[in-house]
Amino acid sequence: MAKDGKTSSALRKGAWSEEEDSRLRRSMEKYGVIKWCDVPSKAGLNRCRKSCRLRWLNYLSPSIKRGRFEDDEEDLIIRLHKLLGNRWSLIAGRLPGRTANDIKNHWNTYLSKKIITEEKSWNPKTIAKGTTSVKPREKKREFEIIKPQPRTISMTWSWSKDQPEKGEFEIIKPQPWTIPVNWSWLKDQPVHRGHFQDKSGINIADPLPSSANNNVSREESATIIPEKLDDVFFGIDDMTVGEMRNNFEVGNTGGNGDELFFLQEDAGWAAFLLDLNL
DNA sequence: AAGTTGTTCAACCGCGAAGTG
DNA sequence: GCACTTCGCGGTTGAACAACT
Repeated sequence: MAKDGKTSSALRKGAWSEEEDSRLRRSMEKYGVIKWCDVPSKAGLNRCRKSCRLRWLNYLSPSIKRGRFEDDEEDLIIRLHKLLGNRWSLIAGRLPGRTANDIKNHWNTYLSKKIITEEKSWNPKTIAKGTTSVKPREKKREFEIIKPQPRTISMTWSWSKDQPEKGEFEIIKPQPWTIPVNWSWLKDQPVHRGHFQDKSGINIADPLPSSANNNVSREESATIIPEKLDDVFFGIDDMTVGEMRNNFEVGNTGGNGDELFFLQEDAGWAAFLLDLNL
């Protein structure tokens, strides 16, 4: 069999008929999520698996939200696009019911133009030039995308009930690192770029850098006194470590797998673990 | 009314990553 | 470790429709 289901020219392509839609819908309702390569035969469709997958995920799935994008959705897309670039699936993961394809289309047909218009409206230089069109090179310069490179940061926080007088807080990273952090998708919070910051009760080797640029550049481990949890500030909507303990449920995962939030209670200890791949 | 241009969005394509034997 | 398959993603295309001339 050829790669990606390109088995023969007999496979149907192009727009889906109502009959095909209902066959696929019935199959998905009956069998649920199975291997996509099995879907065409189970549904009795003369379509390749990719076509079936796309039709389901972008159109037929009952979780899809239809209709125009709300203002707050557009605002979130713009903010996330600044942070993530054209990683549409990641952006879609923060907008329940919206597909990556929907968001990509909306961006390409509307939002990118809207941003250019707004940018020009407050950019005196652009106004002075009186330009009415943005050349590709200018566009790239004015709207440079922050596209973080893939990396993993592990951070653990734990305390022992047996030794309640002292807990541990540790950021593990082989080398010093600098990243912008966005926490908003974790608890449906409005978008804020987070930063790690201490208020008091955190004993670190060196003073924290200024958080003015919302970046972190440090390699630290620190000790937190459990009684001071509510004084240790994480920079997540001003959330403290203590509040984070209360706000994240056991085994709660955030986003679509790019980050993992996990808080667990055990007989003798509790731990908070965050893995970020940005 | 007819032709042209612009817009929208479903669908396809190619590629890299992940999974499997 | 390798070859092959499957999955999922982003870029692009093209049909359908709307707006304009």
